[in-house]
Amino acid sequence: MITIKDIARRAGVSHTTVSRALRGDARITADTTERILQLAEQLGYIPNSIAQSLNAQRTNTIGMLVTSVADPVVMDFMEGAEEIAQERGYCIFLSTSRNDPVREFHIVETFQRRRVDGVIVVASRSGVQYGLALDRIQVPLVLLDSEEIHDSHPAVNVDNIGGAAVAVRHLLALGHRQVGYIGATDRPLTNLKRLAGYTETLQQAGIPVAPNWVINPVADDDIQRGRLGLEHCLAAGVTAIFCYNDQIAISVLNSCYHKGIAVPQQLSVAGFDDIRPASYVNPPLTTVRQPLQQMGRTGMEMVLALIEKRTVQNQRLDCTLMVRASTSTAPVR
Amino acid sequence: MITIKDIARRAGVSHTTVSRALRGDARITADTTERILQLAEQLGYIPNSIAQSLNAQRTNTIGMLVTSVADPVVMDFMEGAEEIAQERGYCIFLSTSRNDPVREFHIVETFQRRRVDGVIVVASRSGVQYGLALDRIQVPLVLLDSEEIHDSHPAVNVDNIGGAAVAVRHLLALGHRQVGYIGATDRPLTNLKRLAGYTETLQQAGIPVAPNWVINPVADDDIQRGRLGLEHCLAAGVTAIFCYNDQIAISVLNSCYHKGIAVPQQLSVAGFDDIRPASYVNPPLTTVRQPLQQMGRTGMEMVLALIEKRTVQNQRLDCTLMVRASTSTAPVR
DNA sequence: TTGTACGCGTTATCAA
DNA sequence: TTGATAACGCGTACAA
Repeated sequence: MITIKDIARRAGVSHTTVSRALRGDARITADTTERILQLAEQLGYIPNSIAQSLNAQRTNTIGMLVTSVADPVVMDFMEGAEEIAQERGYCIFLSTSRNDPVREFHIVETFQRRRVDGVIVVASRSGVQYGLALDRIQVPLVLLDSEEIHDSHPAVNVDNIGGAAVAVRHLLALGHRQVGYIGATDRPLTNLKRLAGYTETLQQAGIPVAPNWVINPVADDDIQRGRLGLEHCLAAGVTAIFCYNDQIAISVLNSCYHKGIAVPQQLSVAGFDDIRPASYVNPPLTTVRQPLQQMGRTGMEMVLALIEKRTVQNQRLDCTLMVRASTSTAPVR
Repeated sequence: MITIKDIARRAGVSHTTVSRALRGDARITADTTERILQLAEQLGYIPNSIAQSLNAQRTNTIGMLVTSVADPVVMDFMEGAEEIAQERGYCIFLSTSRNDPVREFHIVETFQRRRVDGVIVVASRSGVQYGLALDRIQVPLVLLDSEEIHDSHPAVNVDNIGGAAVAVRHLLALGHRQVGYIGATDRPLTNLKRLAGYTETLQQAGIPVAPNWVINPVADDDIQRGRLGLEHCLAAGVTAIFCYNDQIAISVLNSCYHKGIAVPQQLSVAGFDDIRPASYVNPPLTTVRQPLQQMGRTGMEMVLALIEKRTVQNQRLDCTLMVRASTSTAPVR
């Protein structure tokens, strides 16, 4: 691969002159600049940003650590983050932890070796489960939709309590008085918040939450959680179910379909996230929309701000209710 | 950030010794090695792989260029590719072209500046539309599910003709004699192959394809294509529709739902890809499964092979039919 | 306006 | 067993 020295030799100048000419330094004659540019083009010169990085002590690189790429929520985060990164001339290192804290730690270490300018950690739950592995990091780090006990790093989150509340208020407004909640235990803190929004809203409406309305199924994935949760809720006699997320809600819809339960006529179902499939399942899912792409953009903007030594504030974005066809007025008893 | 020289100074040795000790060189005394390792740990030393890369003339980095992250097909490609990369100690630079050939060219250029060891281009169609921008690249490049006129680069693809054929044979076996095809014009070559598989299969069964059975809707996205395509096919009087991909098929399912057309009782619908939502829409979609993650893994393995100067062969992977609930016996007329 | 010399952090070669 | 030195490709302070 050809370097500025090669060009310098061909042009009969020093590599310094070439370096300057290539970057349009005004001190170099228009003549020699022109000659050098042509030579560079001719030889197919491609600047070596590794060398530039070593020199400049920055790589224009962001490490993005996600639990899984094949998660519809993560997907939109990435879309948003990548958009901003590309705009600002940064490249993204993508790596997946598969929810393994050991792997997560290892990846952050790798990012640091590669001297990324900043890191975004998406949907991590290891802070709450395994302590503060991320605390020893020496570059700007932003948590995106992650669970942390301390405010050790700037974070972007949504208003989970408010989001849950608006969904439950919607169900109340439709006349439901027995409302179930299907939770997920793999994101304990977020689950607690959505549960809190659910509980508070019902209580404010003068409805005490019956213990058997709430279920946190013990299961490996959301499909299972939906199935198990539905069984439980049906036994509890609810007329509507608010689910921790869309994947669970969609699983509930499917189970209903197979059991011959008409949604929303016999049972209303609401989710959380507004992942893309939510709008094209049958019936289309009423859900709480997180501004996923916006969160990705905001997260990226925050790391970039930190890199530029600007101070940032934690961001808590608002959710909006998307009313679709999976919820309707409560059946008369 | 602390370097081997810092450690050397503290330890009273040369930086060379530190470098060796850190990498377990047998020539260094166990004593000093131990001392240096401790010092490194103490000071929080993190090796600088930028410097290592500059020296070694390789970065252990793969550039992955995709059209969009928020595409369920691409998502699985990435999942597979990332898995292999991580196994082999490579990091992935992720960048999106948004189907813009200019951007695509720019990104490949950026990858080369960053001295990636190899590049994977996913789902590109620019080869066929805009000539050979990728031909000037100076590092190993593998095309994954992309459309190229020439065999300028090693490629991983599926058997599109065979896949389409197996889907149509399935519909024929169910007794359908009027089968429609809804295509997509944004992937012209792939579309042609799937169309070919469809046409050949029908002809082999002695069924001439009526011109109005086939429609390539002029639209911006697959949702539109599904809607428009369905209208056309209904007018043509088909009893089953084979769609270019799952997104279109799912859109068809939705339109049917809204129009009160019972699937599969009145109309059978089949797709291509087997993206994740395919199994949880209602009714679950019969479709041709591409081994997406496997393709991602294979693509990554191919670049790595090229990097190691091994020769590789184009890969054409097989598809399998996933029979679900969106297809059944043809209605009696 | 151009060139010399040095530094970025690491590894490799050669000498001691 | 250890160290001095050069090299990777580039940018920059200083000198000419």
